[in-house]
Amino acid sequence: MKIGEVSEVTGFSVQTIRHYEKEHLIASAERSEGNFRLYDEAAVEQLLFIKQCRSLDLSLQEIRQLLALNRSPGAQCDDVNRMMDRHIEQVEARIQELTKLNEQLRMLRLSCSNRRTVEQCGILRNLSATPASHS
Amino acid sequence: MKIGEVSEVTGFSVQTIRHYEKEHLIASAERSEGNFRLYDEAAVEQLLFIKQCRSLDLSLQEIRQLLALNRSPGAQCDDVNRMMDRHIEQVEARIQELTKLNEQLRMLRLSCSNRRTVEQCGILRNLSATPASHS
DNA sequence: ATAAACTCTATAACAACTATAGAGTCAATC
DNA sequence: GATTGACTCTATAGTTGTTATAGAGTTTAT
Repeated sequence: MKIGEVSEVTGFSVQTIRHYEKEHLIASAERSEGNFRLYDEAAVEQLLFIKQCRSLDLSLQEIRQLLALNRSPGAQCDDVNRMMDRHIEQVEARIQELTKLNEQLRMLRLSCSNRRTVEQCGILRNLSATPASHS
Repeated sequence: MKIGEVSEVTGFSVQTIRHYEKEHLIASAERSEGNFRLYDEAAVEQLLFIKQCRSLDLSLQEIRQLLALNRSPGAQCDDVNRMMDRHIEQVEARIQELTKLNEQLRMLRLSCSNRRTVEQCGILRNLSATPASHS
């Protein structure tokens, strides 16, 4: 299988697959006589694994760790669990942040209706106001 | 005021302030004899405005637009409102995404407890399984 | 023989910073 | 007057995960 076919099967772009090779997320592919990369089923499997992880927003670094663990099947999987827990924490923290942000944005948005001039724009006026100090 | 003082007052790092100058979010600062940047109150105000915007996750590009609008006080502020609406939409879409992600992560996390070997790890096994096709 | 479609490498761009190196400036102390 | 320390300057590279580009080579079909 050449890289274009692998791209179609996995949904990764051709450049992304080459990028993953450079970043050692997948092994360097064998080459054809004309120096084209050649892939087998195992490589495709690994890319699909990576695809799954990326869809969960795991970083390439985290995926590298998972792949390494996957290669040492006797190891305890506490490490996997710790990583997942940390990742879940991060996602939840980000949701909290964005939820708070959303409230502020909606509040700010209420302070202006259309057909006003910028001079009277509540949004801009609020953004210019010095925020309450947190000391 | 030299850049270090402005950094303390605004909470931006020194490099970030210089970065904003290069990106034309603030005007090029006057220089002292020894070529140090010198800032006045107006510059600090503008940086605080930018700080407010950044705390709302507005992009530098969006902030540039707001600053431009702020400079033409006679203009209608429909543009400001449109931008805010679009931004709010984006934030809400991201919250939705992350919420869905969080459910999936928690589900996955349940599939493994500690003290198993990686071979039996439910997380890794689930990640390796071919996902249901969406065709 | 040639064209179309593919692949190769290397490099730059994106966003919004952060970090580093190497040099210059300024104020205070010995 | 020389030196020290704290500050500042510019220019450049690194971060993350791609995407885009240029210029060249390969393969397949006509």
